[in-house]
Amino acid sequence: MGDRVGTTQLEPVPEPKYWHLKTVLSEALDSEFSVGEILPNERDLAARFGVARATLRQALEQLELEGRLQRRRGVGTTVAPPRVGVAVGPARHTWPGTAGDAWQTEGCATVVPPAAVADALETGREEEVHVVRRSRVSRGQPVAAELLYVPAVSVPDLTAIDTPSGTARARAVLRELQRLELEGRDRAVELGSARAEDAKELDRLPGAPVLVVTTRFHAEGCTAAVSVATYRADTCRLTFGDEGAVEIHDGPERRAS
Amino acid sequence: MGDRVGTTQLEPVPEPKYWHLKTVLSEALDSEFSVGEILPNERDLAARFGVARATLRQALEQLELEGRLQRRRGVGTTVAPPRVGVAVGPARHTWPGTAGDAWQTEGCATVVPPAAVADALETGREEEVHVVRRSRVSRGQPVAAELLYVPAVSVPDLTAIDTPSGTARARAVLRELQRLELEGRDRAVELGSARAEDAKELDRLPGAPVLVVTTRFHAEGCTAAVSVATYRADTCRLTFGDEGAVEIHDGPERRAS
DNA sequence: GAGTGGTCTAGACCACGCA
DNA sequence: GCGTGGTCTAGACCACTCC
Repeated sequence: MGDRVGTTQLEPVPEPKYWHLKTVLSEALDSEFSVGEILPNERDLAARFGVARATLRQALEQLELEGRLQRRRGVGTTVAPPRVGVAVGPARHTWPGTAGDAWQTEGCATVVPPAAVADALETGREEEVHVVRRSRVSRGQPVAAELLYVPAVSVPDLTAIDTPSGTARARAVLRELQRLELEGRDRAVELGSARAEDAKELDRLPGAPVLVVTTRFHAEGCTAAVSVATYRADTCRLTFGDEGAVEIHDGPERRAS
Repeated sequence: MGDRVGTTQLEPVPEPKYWHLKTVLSEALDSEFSVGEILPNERDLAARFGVARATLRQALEQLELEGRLQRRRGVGTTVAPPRVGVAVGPARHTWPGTAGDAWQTEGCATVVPPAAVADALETGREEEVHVVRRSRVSRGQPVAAELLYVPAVSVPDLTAIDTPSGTARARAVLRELQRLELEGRDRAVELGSARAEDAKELDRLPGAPVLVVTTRFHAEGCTAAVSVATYRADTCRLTFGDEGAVEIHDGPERRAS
């Protein structure tokens, strides 16, 4: 206990030290550690491998990116559980907020959306739209934060009168949206880094790697709403089911004792 | 020209320097630079902002991760074009290698797959399977590398006799696979880092961030094949179309002059 | 207050692309 | 051979968590 990573002197190889280090650590994690265990601190680990702390950190960063480790300031570095499978695919042809989807409604505001969103919505770049904030929790951990942009024309019956801000208004927007007939949907997934806000909600530092899922909802021949959902890239595996397929919500593989 | 990023002294803020730096650079990229332009080198930039080179690099790394910059050793740092939209979604119910899909077949070998793949295929952990290598190019750039694992039971008529290795054999495997009736498919997307091999094919350094798309193909009641496709995360946006949706293969937004 | 990870510095040398 | 980004070092201090 505590010496299982050894004091391996890295032999001089042409391969970068941090890369070799990552491989060595990765194998040690597979064979010698179990989920949740805490590793020795960075200064000790660096000393054991005879490298500078910055070099060790480069290796740890990669392992964290791959979802193998979890680091928390003031606490330490622990072995991460396998990534959580998060279903984003199936539930074809339903609006957000439909009964029993995985999201929790948090609030609503009125903002001028980012240019990219405004273009997708075909609203003017200065035009304000409703934005519903929602969050998604899995295994007790927050895994995603969503901003759902809904232009006023998509929810015509939602008058300014007595729509209190906050979750009540958010629910009103979702309810009105669901009255439209959903004609189609398309999605894109890309890598991003967490904005300060999202980072806070996801319990990560700003700039943490995230998977950004952008969904456009089509109704009445145009884009009725756009959702931008930000998933923690370190802990999530996004799953897209298909009819006839057996959904796997969890990673059964990996990790010996 | 050459001085557009200014010599802005960063005022002392509680926010990390590299974060502020990233914001400043990001805005400069939006307003002052155009795609393909090369930035001043790292030593100069660091000096202008009055920070250490390592700090500047932290900001550049983030911007590269977000697909805003492209850096190449021995060459320099250039402004990246908007991410390429790569369709991975639609084409429902077709096997890989079907006429006119986006992939180019490169070769075939016989290997013991990684444990995770073996589990998905329900083959033994030591059992060898066919693996077809394919690559995908978009706008003249390699964007993805794929390994398609096919157990022998899925291609029973492919006898060992006269199956030359290389692309001929790869095509034979794909052809045999297409004779099965495809019952379903499911996908998962997660963040990974490029293995040395993939990195080479994608023209990146090992460890570069990639989006890993794992697809399981179901036929005859079991998993007939598993594809592991590795997309460059910096340059790609994965698109998942839906019937009734207008596919967008390219990012029309962003970037002024 | 002790211990952790996060930020930052000011250097050095290496690997690569190109002229 | 020169200029680029990539790796690495040995320090320092800060922000946070927990006792």
